[in-house]
Amino acid sequence: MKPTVHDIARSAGVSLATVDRVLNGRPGVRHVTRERVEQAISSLGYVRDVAAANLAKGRTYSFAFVLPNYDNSFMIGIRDEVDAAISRSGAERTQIRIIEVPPFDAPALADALDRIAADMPDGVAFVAVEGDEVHAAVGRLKETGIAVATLVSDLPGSDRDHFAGIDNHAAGRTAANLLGRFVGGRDGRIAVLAGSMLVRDHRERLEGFAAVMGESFPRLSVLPVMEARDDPSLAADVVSAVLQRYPDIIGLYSLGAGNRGIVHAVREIAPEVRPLVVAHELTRTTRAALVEGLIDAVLNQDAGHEVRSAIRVLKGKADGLPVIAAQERIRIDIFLKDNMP
Amino acid sequence: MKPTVHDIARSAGVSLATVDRVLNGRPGVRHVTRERVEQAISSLGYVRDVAAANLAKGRTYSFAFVLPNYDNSFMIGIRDEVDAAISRSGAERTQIRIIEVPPFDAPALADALDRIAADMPDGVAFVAVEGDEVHAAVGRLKETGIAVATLVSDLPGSDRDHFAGIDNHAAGRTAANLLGRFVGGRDGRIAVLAGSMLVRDHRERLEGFAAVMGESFPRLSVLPVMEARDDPSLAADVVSAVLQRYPDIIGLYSLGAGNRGIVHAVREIAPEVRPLVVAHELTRTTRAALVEGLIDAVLNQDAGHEVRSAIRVLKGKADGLPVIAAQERIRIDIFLKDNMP
DNA sequence: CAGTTTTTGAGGTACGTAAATCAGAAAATT
DNA sequence: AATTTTCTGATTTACGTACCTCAAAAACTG
Repeated sequence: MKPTVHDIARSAGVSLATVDRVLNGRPGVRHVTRERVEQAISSLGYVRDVAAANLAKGRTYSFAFVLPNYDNSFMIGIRDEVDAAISRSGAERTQIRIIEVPPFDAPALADALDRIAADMPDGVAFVAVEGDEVHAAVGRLKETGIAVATLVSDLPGSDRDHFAGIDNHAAGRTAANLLGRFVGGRDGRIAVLAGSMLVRDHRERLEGFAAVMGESFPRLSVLPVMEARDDPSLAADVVSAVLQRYPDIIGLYSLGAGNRGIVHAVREIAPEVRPLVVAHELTRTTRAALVEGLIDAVLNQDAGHEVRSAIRVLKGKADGLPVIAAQERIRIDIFLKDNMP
Repeated sequence: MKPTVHDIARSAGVSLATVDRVLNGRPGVRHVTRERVEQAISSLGYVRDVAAANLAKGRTYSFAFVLPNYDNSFMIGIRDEVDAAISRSGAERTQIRIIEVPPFDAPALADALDRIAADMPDGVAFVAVEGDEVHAAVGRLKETGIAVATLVSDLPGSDRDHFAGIDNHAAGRTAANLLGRFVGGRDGRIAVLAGSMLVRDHRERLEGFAAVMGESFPRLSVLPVMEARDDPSLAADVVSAVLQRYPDIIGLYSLGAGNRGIVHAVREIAPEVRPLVVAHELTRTTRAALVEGLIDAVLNQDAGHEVRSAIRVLKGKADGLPVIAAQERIRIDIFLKDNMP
């Protein structure tokens, strides 16, 4: 039978109240007594029944998620996952609200964070945009004792507790590895399309991609990166133009959003001369394109995992617990048309 | 505030006991009253507090995991994950024991299942071996009212409730897709190494692999499958021999275990003429080989996911709940050297 | 209508922990 | 030695649900 606090009290020869004081770090226990209780805890192998503890505590965690209000499929997916978490909030003793901010707007983000701080939630998760204002706002949140996690895009060097997202450098390397191998031994050009070089995750992906291309695939020449602000129609134009200009493009890496436009542009090309395409995020568009053969591989970060990880970490931080890094690592999933979920 | 049973009782104008009867499907409630209560439940949006319910029930689920007692890394991984689940058993109200059986031995497996049935656990998970005895034993388990799940290797056509494992057909297709693309436009032979064609998962992987090779890569000719009984030293010999015999082998698909032997054999080949290698299961061996460049891609099924899924399903089945298919689908992970976890 | 059966109410105990109060014991201080 | 301070014990209530008993009311039966 699983030991309970009563068993510990009996085994340590103390009262329930003292065990409680030790377990919950309350004052008023002599050092020797505390040790005796801890000894009993470890020798009996006691583990707190979290369900019962939560029930008794009746504690609820209040969190805020700050998300950019633009509508690419991936962000919609993130929002859906946060909504799903909200709908589970009863069972998980959380109270989560979503705050929308304009995308790529550091002052607006910093503003939102400051307004949230006034409400004194237990934790905040946000999609980072780089900017000194944001760093400062994060600092203020932390000073107020609020747990802070970045989501999808990180803000290194700030006081944030955790980043719930993928290693974008590794993602870029993976993309290069895949694309380089897929083109076989052929020579040719590789085009790269990003959303914006002002966003950290896109920059890091590009770095990783360029590094592996240089190391492992010297026969492929990577064209200067094009930016399409994650806009499908702009992306379509840009891709069409570059494919026309350089007929020897044999590979395309789309490291941002706006894949609908890319698929559209690629479909226009005759199948024999179509470039190989590696893109990010498994959405309805990329999924269909994989099946149709217009995209060859998709790298994905699981929005559900990211959101749940962020919540877990914020909860833990609110209780002063450390992050279990291995558990919170978000994987870079590779999907081909045959292993789609 | 989240509504409780008390709120429902008040809102429906009935007593707590009646609400309890409705909630837990106990008899002794008039149809009209039951409807009134259900109406209150849905209008208040009541959801049962699972933690409190479990606490009150004090129910524990007893499960048995039947695993083959041979020591390839993947099976060790599965066993570790079951051990991990055992160590969590306090918090998860489960009581799990592991039963070891000789591998590839249908009568022994059937025997073990029958012995387990005598103990009347709530559920059984096992790595299937094909055989009429096993089908029959599963039938007996189900008749006794025990939930049954297959793990890693399935037993279609039996009465099992669930299969916790990957779609091996899709895994084979994915492997072919990767390998076919990696070799570029070159012609050549592809060698395939399996553990045993008597095991269902290996057979299915081969089918999927051969199908895609035929459809999409007609310039590659797939050699007859070799069997090495998941034995590293045997695998090393077999691979060395076939590579010697057919110098134009440009790709190798290892769809079983024993990768240590394959890595060993491939290391002997001069780097310029090494075949591309796709293998299964991310282990210490395959991980190191990926880094070293001896293996080019690894397909993986996450042992932790599989074990946890099996437990979730067995719990649900023990309570008569349906399986949420989307939640229990085990993904086929692809790892290159750059996206390893 | 009385008698029987079914339905309902009221109340309690239990699960394992948290958190509080209050009294008493032990230790430290004066 | 007296006083204050610091510990500790004993006990109680609460969290939300499950499950039990017993009595009372309501609904049927003939």
